[in-house]
Amino acid sequence: MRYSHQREIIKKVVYSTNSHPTVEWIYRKTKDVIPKISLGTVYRNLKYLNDVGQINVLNDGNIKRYDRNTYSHDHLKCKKCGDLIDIEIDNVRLFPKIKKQFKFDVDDINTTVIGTCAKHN
Amino acid sequence: MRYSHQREIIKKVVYSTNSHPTVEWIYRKTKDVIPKISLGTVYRNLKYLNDVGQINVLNDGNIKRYDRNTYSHDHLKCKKCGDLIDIEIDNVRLFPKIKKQFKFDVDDINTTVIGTCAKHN
DNA sequence: CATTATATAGGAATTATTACTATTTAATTA
DNA sequence: TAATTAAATAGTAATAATTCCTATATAATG
Repeated sequence: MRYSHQREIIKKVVYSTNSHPTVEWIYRKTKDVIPKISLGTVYRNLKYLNDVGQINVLNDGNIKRYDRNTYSHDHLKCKKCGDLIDIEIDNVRLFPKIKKQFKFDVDDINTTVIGTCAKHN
Repeated sequence: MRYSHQREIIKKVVYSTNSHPTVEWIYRKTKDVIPKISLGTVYRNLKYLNDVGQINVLNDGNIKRYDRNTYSHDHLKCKKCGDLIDIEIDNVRLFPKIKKQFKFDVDDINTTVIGTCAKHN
């Protein structure tokens, strides 16, 4: 993959937050640095960065969010404000159980906890 | 809510499978019974049936899937064939931990296990 | 510096979903 | 049972998120 200034900036933008930004947010922030950047470029590079494991994609309802945290982790999802908060649940002990019970080769386990965050209860 | 023939059939179609059908699939199956049904009617009724707790919606990537299983449960997602298989993981013991550690009021915990199903390994 | 191959900008196309509106139909009443 | 009314439907238009397309620009190479 050839170097591109656009990709560098997009990556920096994603790495600048842990708030699981949407494409729209990343696009706007990147535009501050490269006003002529196009949305397609943002999508293409986010896809690439995910493919090579430099960022993570997650589906929040029907939209994609991007995450600098590529380490397997879990989320608290607040139904009041929509915030997505990173947590880590030790799921590894489930791997052999699932393998045995369902003959299912486990790569990863992702858990989302739905509820109300500290700010809204 | 007033009775509607369309809604009855849509509900039956969802209840006829445990394969987590998409709107497209439900639409086609319902069309076999009511050829003139419109896609909007399918969406509207699926939304209603979910609101009153008769079915469940889940987001699989960027598309919605519907599920007759309204009891809180978890899934195995096969990356080879895309199949979504129902399982139950006892998550309840995590509720108090999460409440205490993050001051987060837990409603529900959903886990998706990514890997390869028995048919494809 | 010239060549080449790849990435970009900008816009069109696609996909999933929601919104709108005239018509139809279930429920209620006379 | 027929008339009335309010809500649901069919069909279509609109929207939102994402992907695709292509002429132009740019990074890499010799």
